[in-house]
Amino acid sequence: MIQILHMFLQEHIYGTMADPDSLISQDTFSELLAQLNDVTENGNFTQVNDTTEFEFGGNEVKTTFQMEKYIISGTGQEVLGIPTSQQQQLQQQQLLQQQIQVLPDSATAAASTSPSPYTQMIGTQATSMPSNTEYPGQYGFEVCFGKQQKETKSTTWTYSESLKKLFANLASLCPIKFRCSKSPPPGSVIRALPIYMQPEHIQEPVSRCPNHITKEDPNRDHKSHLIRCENPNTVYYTDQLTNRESLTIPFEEPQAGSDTSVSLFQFMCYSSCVGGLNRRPIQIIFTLETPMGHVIARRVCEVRICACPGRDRKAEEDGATPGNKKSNKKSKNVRVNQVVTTVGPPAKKRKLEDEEVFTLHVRGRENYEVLLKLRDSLELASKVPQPEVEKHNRDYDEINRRMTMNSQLSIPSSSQQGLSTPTPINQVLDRPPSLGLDKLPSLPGLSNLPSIPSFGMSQFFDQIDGKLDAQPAKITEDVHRIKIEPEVTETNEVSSSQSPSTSTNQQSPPITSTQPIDTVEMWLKNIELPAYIDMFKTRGYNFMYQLEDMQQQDLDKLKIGEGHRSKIWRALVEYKNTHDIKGSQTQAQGLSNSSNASTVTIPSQSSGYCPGFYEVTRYTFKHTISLRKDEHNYCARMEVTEEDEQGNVKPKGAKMDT
Amino acid sequence: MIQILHMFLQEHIYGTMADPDSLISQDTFSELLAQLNDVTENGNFTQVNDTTEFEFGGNEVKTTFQMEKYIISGTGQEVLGIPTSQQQQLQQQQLLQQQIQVLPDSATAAASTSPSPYTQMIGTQATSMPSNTEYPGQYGFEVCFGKQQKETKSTTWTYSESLKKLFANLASLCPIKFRCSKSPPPGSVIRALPIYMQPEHIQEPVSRCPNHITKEDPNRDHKSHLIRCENPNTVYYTDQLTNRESLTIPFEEPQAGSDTSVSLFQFMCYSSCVGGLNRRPIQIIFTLETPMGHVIARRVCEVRICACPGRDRKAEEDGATPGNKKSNKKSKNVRVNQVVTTVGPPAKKRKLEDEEVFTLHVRGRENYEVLLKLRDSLELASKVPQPEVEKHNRDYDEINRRMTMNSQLSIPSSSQQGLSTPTPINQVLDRPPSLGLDKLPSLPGLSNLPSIPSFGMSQFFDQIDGKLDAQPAKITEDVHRIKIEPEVTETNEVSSSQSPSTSTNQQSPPITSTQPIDTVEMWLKNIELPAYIDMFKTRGYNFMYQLEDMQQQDLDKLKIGEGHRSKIWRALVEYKNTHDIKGSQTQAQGLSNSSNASTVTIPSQSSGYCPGFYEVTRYTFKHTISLRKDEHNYCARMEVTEEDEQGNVKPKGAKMDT
DNA sequence: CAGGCATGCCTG
DNA sequence: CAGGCATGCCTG
Ligand SMILES: [Zn+2]
Ligand SMILES: [Zn+2]
Repeated sequence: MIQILHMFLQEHIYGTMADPDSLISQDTFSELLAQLNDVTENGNFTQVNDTTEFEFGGNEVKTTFQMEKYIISGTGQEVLGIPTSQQQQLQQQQLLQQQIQVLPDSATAAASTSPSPYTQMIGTQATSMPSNTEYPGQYGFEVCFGKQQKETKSTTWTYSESLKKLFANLASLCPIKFRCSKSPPPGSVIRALPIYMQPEHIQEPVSRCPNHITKEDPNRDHKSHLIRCENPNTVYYTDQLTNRESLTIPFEEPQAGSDTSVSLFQFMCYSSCVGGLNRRPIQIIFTLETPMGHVIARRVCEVRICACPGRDRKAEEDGATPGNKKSNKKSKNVRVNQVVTTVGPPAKKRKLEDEEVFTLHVRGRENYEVLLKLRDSLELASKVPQPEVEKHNRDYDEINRRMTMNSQLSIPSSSQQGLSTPTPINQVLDRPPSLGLDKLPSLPGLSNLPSIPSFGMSQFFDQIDGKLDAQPAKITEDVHRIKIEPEVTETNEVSSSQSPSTSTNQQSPPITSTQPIDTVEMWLKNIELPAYIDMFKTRGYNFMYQLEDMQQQDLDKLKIGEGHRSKIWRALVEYKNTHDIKGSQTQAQGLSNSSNASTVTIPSQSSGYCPGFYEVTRYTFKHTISLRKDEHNYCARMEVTEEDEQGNVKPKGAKMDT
Repeated sequence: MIQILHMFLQEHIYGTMADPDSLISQDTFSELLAQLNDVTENGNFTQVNDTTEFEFGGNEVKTTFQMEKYIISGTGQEVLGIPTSQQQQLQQQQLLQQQIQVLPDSATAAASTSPSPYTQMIGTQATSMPSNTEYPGQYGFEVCFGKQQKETKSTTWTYSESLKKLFANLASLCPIKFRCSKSPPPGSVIRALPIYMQPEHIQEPVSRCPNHITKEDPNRDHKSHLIRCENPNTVYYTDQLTNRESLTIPFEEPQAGSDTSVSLFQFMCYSSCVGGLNRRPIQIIFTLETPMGHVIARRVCEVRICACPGRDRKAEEDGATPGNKKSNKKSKNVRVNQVVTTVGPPAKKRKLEDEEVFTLHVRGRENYEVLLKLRDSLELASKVPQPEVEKHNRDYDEINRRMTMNSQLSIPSSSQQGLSTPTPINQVLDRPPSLGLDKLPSLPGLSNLPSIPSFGMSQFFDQIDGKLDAQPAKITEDVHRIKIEPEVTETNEVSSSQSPSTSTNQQSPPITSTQPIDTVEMWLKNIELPAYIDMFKTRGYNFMYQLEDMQQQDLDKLKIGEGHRSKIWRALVEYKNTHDIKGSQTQAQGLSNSSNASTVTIPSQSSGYCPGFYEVTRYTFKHTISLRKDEHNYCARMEVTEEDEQGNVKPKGAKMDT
């Protein structure tokens, strides 16, 4: 974790925040850490070997230092087990995940024997958070909406220019116009992908609610897709890795006399659908992509699917201007959206409502996008309601408890240090940092609120006698000082076979068959339907575990005749019943069969070794603080702090700027 | 249909309405007919051979006379194919269906070669409409609710004595108390079954919504059950025929010092759950049953599952008294409930709100219950919103269209009569009847509402020059005059084998296997798991088509080891894929294998003969009238009409009694 | 936990 | 289709 942070800081924060006016504050720093937590929750690792945990502080302020070990894969590609010949199609499928190429060298690193597995984790995070940055690109890609017919309360759809938001009725046909100032490469497509706008949900794929899926015509394809398009060339995608559902339509040059080409879109759930969108605002990300799957432009549009688009549009437009409660809530979304659209040289900004805005200059689009996303996440994360935060914490406590149960301390120094003075933290935090929590300013209208207790934080950092220079450069150096070595308790040298069909002499997991059938190829041969091997491979299904979540309707989408299809389905049901394909042993086994690594030496603690996989020790620095919401709001703001100048933490409420 | 009506009238209306003050009015009469429509929508028949239809009237008033032919089974038991040795368990499972033993001789009739198949249809109707009549029985069974802890808006549950309605929060633990004034037979159980109160939904089983089912812990049993009980001896049931879900708990004598025994119930969906209850009010029917499954007492309680029980209770209690719109709606439910609870010698009643109440004396509980149900249905049917009615009609038009497509007129007289003077109706309706629609009284507060057009009705009955004596005795005689003979176009003499395993020499439907596997027994032998034959039989699964809707979780409930269970499941999936077990041929074949009928001569029009099945011609007299809601409310009331005295129809609005 | 919003849907 | 209810849920 710290190493992730290190790389993160090195690559982005250090590299982009050289402007001394734009120092990252400690609270933002700690929020960065919290953000990265999510990496492990959607990551690629298959095994947790070890966990240890330190905990400091009391009820209100709690800091944990936790170390976990995972087996993760070297690259995303290898986790999927897709050979390089499939790369192109993979690009098509994974384009959503390449949008933040945080560390473009991760692919090469994976081929070496000592790659940095953390790079992948960041890649994974990018995977679950598609970029929503507006980016007209060199072809001047634009999305626009015509004037709707009527402005009644229950019009089928209406677009608010001021809100940059589309309001549409359930399943209504909504004409969306596309245009490029310059013709994109022939064969370019427009992809429409829905995402949740709120950071606490952004990683969750957007799908229809069970009610609507269940009641959908069973013969229909893509029942679970929220977005549909009437365009006859629409292609529906479901990302195998993230389960995100999207569609593409060909980019078409406007007809003669028109400057846009129009397609009719439908949204198949209400934004309020319980068990689905559940009142969470969504955006549609329209990406213009080359035939090879490269994103060359991106446009974003918030969408609300509701029963009364006219009414709700009016309410939001009205509510955004008056200074009442409603506006508070509404303006959040609006601001998020506006923020996303401020691409290009950012101009100096003045106050927006009661929040002062600072300017951050960023060099390079790539870094800019990363920071943009993080900025949004930081700001929005503060809006997570307290119960949600507490649940998150409880979940973590539970996870920690479980993981600690079957593990011992495995970092050499830690067990000696005991709970009070953990060396790694001590090394990183050379200076008592301000997490921004001890100097909570009282906002204008909030000064009468009870202030949070501040015990714990300063004491804690005093206690470990650390010192953290808020200069990013310094942080990086400090981080460099602790080089985390994955602990090696056992070394296995294995040779994986190149062909899946010759992998019988490997140590098999205890499954019923004498010859383990891990690959789709073997399985299809086994059920005497080898003719479909290519079809499965083309879709990226190489290993049986990839079929684990395949449903009958997924199978129906393949162009297989009824008889064979049902045979395949039955065989799959049988396979699932007899194989625990979720088991890490089987999965690792299956994966190892296709990795191109020939002979690697990898550290391993359990018997579950596998080439192409690397053991990783994750260090989690978790700082949990119970805050009242209003204060939380404020703390999470990305602001310039001054504790570096002053050398110590200001008392809370001392620094105010509004 | 007319014969059904005949029997209905003979058995119940005639038998119980001898009091000349309690004549059935023509609108009630026609509503009776409409009610019986439902028989065919959930019935047991497997084949429709023939349909013909007459239609009269214009847009607002439409009368259709439709004749359809079905193959239905002689008895419900035989449709299920359950041998008599299973009777006892069947009773347990079907107790919900026996509550209206309209014609208790139907079981014996089935054994003869010329049973009246119509009896079964009424039985079927009872199946889908469990009785909700309060019936303390000889043991004085009572259900009651303690005082809830608090009366706040969001209290977990609250019971309104005035509304006789329980308001409960989702999944809250709701203590329900049971008591008997006299100890019931040892081993008696209390069953809780939810039903929709509205007649248009009463036949739909009450289950949880897809959202809640989907999000339920996958390891949990009975995910789809709306009602749960914390009682450790709770047994959950899903009726194989109706899919109704219920549970039973043992009846327990109160602990010392207490006069009731308490169990904690939970309701697992909101009454408002989309895709589930969907804002439809429900009742819980508590039946006290002997160990043999005989219902010996019944109590009914309306339940509303909502987020704010306190608020909603208050709103309903308040809304029930003032005379505003709200009260109009609320009072319906209240009235329905109160109506149901008026068991015992009915006392003369005066006005209830703005509706006059008449008294009907009924001899015998059985008849009383039938009439009670019909009365409720009649009154409630009027509350079906107009779009629903229109949809119903459209559905029927579609059904009729489909059925007419592959059929010719088969009733001898009908094709000669043409569309204007259908003989059967003419014979039944010897006298111009008043359907109560031409003499709509204007209710006190409604006199300023536009009155419905009355054209069509009187003219129609004048035209056919009929004459209907409102004396039930006379009706019965009239009905007797038309004896409907099922048309015999072909006669097949078949002999069914006694044992399913020796049925190989029968003419097989075109299924893939050379030896058709229709019975669970054969199938289990075939997949080499004959050990489970008894287990399946015990649960009433005798034929493969009965397993058609079995899901993996159903299978999981059987006490079968993991290995065998998954083998059975896979085999079942395979079976379903290779057999069209829904096909009537297969089903009929499967059924015929177990019927005890030896050699019967049955009329048949298609090749789908089968012993134990009888061809039935159904005559549907459907009279559709478009009404404004307020008037509709009134029309459907069971009232005493006087047109028999006056000899013709009164002009609308001429008769008013408030 | 009371007040009140949010939002699908019903009514006229 | 506008007005307004119904009802889960959010806010203070
Ligand atoms: Zn939905
Ligand atoms: Zn539900």
